[in-house]
Amino acid sequence: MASLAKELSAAAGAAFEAMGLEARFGEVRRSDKPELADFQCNGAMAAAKAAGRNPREIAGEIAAKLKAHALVLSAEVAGPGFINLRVSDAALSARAEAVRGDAMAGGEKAAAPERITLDFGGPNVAKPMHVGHLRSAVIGDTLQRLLKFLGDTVISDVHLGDWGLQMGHLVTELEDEQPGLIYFDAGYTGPYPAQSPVTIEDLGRLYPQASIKAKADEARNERSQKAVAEMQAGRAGYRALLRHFIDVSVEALKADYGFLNVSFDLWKGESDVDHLIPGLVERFKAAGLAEESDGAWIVHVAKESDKKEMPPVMLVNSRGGTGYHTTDLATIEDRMTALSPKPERMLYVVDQRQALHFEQVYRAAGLLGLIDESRLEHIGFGTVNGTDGKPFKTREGGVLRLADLQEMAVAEATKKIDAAGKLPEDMGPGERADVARKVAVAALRFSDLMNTRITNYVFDLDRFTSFEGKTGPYLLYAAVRVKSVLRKAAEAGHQPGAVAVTEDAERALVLQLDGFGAALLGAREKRMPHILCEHLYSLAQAFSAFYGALPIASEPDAAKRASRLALADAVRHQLETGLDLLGITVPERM
RNA sequence: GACUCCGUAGCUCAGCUGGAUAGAGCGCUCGCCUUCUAAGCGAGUGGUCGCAGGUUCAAAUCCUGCCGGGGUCACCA
Repeated sequence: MASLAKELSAAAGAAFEAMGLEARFGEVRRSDKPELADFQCNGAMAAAKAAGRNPREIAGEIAAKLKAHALVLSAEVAGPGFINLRVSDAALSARAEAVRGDAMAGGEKAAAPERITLDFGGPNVAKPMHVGHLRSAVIGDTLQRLLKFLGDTVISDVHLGDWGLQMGHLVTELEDEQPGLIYFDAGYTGPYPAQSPVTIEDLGRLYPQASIKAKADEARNERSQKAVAEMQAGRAGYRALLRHFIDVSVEALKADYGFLNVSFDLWKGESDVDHLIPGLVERFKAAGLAEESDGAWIVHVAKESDKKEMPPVMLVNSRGGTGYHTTDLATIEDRMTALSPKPERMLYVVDQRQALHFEQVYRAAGLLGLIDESRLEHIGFGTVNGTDGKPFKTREGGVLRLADLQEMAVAEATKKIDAAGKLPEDMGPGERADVARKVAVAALRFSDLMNTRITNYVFDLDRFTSFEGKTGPYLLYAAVRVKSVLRKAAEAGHQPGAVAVTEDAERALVLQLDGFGAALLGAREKRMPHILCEHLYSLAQAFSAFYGALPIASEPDAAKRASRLALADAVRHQLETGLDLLGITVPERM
């Protein structure tokens, strides 16, 4: 059974078509005047304009046809041509049961699913993740879950930053510390030890050390550049070290991502496509797309229609090296040739500040025919700011590490849980710690996701971890309370049964449940998770109102009790399904 | 300078493919636990939708200009 809104839209659309008007005018949505209607259709006014007719007249004819529909209780014309619809209690009851029994909790698959690669994360090897990586991780992972849920075939890739000057810095700095390592013997041909010569702590120390030296000393910087060139040329010892650096880093990265419930299908990096670069460059040259300029090879990607300046793609720099334009292009080629099934769309969840970079890369990819330019999408997002409106910094002015942020969030959640003192007495320390962790993750993920992706937001841990207001913890509380009611009822031998909606609070709750599918599809279409967040928050609110207004498990009438338990179970199902898409897990008790 | 994003309640933000008295959370003021988790619910308070024009029966929403803020603009990714 499709959503009520969809059924009504189809009916209204058919009515418009029968009048020789476009079906799209029949779009029916939740009424923004609950005291007047359950649903509304505004299409008559737009249709009247297009057809040169009287809007109220058209609305009247549509309303008359809709009155005959099985779901419809009443259809009235109001104002200049609004059609206000009420649906029957029976229709709402059936809808609630359908949601409860539906594997997608009332959602529906996308009409045209696609094969998509999702590029997000983008952490650098050897550099600890910081607060700036939070958004890409959380937004990317949520899109991954959402798209898969809606039927798309998604392959996610963390796209490690594991190629470039930083690797040169690491190699040379390590050589200075431990010159005797076998990796630095150019004459040695292997095999190399399986055990890494460095730990993640070593990497975290070596990189900044080298970076500082290189900035002050040009010769030191040159050494790193040279090491990179040799690595790119295939020097075995350096490649073996690179492998160790990546493996050691990935282990640490997985811990950070794991805390946030973020996962990837692929852990590939820039270094994995290095071998494709020479051929790619040659093809650009052969196609006449690349030209030499100031000793570099560039690709012009400007179009006549451009209103802005469009700098060229830097294919090969004047020192003969390649940068991230080229590795990104090589990555596109790799995905188009190595992945099965072959992707038909590629999404990049990366900071909005990279918008120009991606536009350049997409154009170049289109020019060479790697993939149609329109199939490449940059999903940009704003920065995480401090209360001063500037990118978030620690009190000391440094960049906040993601691991520290997580620790802070857990500490804050623990503090609030302890202060409230609401956890069950019999809950042991292990379960308490688990609850605190889930609250912290819910707080971090929800507060990030509920903001419109594109804008910056102010990071306020105290607010995010609050159980009051539009927060992750509030949603967890609501979900846990539903579960608690259902569990208690089951213990008393009361089971959910047939739904028979009668009360206003019940009607409002089912109408909210009905909007899940539209919220999911809207979030997918716009790549905007906050649309789903809004829906789930409203659902939690509607349930809380329902819970406050009517007895559920404690309702004495058996039929009403069974009906309300079924409603509660439908809410639990949709809430848990939706929160799971946000990467938020609900504890059994809290 | 060009391009781009943003400017909505005291604060943090939704709404923006035009539609009814502009919504939410926080804050503040009231009220509600001898029935299911009050980490909750209900009621109230609070807005010249940056400014000025334009299009339209209808503009927070579309167009133009201006003001204010963030961001980006070829060899670091």
